Amino acid sequence: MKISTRGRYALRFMIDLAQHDNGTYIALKDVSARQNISIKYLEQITSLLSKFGLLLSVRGPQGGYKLAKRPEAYNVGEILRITEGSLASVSCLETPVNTCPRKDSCPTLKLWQGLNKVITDYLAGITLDDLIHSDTESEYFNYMI
Amino acid sequence: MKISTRGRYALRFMIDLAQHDNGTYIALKDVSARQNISIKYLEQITSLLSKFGLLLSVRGPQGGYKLAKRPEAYNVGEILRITEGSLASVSCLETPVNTCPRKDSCPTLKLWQGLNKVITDYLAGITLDDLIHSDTESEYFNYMI
DNA sequence: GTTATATATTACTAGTGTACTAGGAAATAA
DNA sequence: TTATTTCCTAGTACACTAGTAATATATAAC
Repeated sequence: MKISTRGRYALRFMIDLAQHDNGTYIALKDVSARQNISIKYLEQITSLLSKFGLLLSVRGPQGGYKLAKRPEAYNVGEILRITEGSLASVSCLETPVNTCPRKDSCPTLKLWQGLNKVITDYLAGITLDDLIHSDTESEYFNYMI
Repeated sequence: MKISTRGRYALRFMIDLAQHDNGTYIALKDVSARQNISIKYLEQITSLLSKFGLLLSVRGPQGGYKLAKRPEAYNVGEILRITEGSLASVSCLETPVNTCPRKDSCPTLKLWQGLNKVITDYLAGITLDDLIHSDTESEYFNYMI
């Protein structure tokens, strides 16, 4: 029931990009140095985010990545879903159609569907911008205590 | 971000035990046959549940397991936490004290704490008895649509 | 007390997934 | 042309998951 490093690093990458945004493209080696994550590993993550349109990229000198949207236009769920593959807690809920032969008599199906919903709703309600300002008293984290 | 088979089988075992409760102890081989899970694998799971007091066990002929409490006195969270080891989405939140060196400046810590809370609250609010009656229109699953 | 039954405990194993590393190809600014 | 940077495809070591196996221990029934 863990978020993998891919998902966590993706969030750190997006936050770093947002915090160092100066309008130009930012090279992987700069983020790599700041976040202490290997360039090669970051490449795998950014290529995913790029393919799904969350990042803009340019190759060659002065190239790099920048956010495709404003930080408040990203929600954490979309970033994690792309890098984690899926956020479903059980595999039978990963595909649009549930192919489990026991699904019609499964006493725990509603439980997992509900768990899926609370996780998805929570992550959809927090934006990249919220993370950047999580040190301040943001209303988005008020439910915490 | 998946619940493992151990956790899922544990729920199926507890539900099976609750549904076939006749006051006596129920042998693993009976649950094994009904649920189509090997006795040896079930043993690992039941020994955990037994050790933490969720099950009562008796060895020898006419022995087996039975629930230590009424089905409505178990919540899904306690069953899963024992069999999964932890329900935390990130390892820094598994122990009472967060030992991550980056914790004071981590922009995603509140995110994970909040995720932890929605998951924990959700699972704590559903009982074993709710699962047994999940086919009926239980109020516990109303939020679903 | 012997026996059959059933849990308790420990160890082992095959398979899968995670977290990387490596090498080169393609694009592009200088 | 060259240095820089992303893009793409593999490969690999390690840990974890899901299970099997063997044996010890307890106990009800005879």
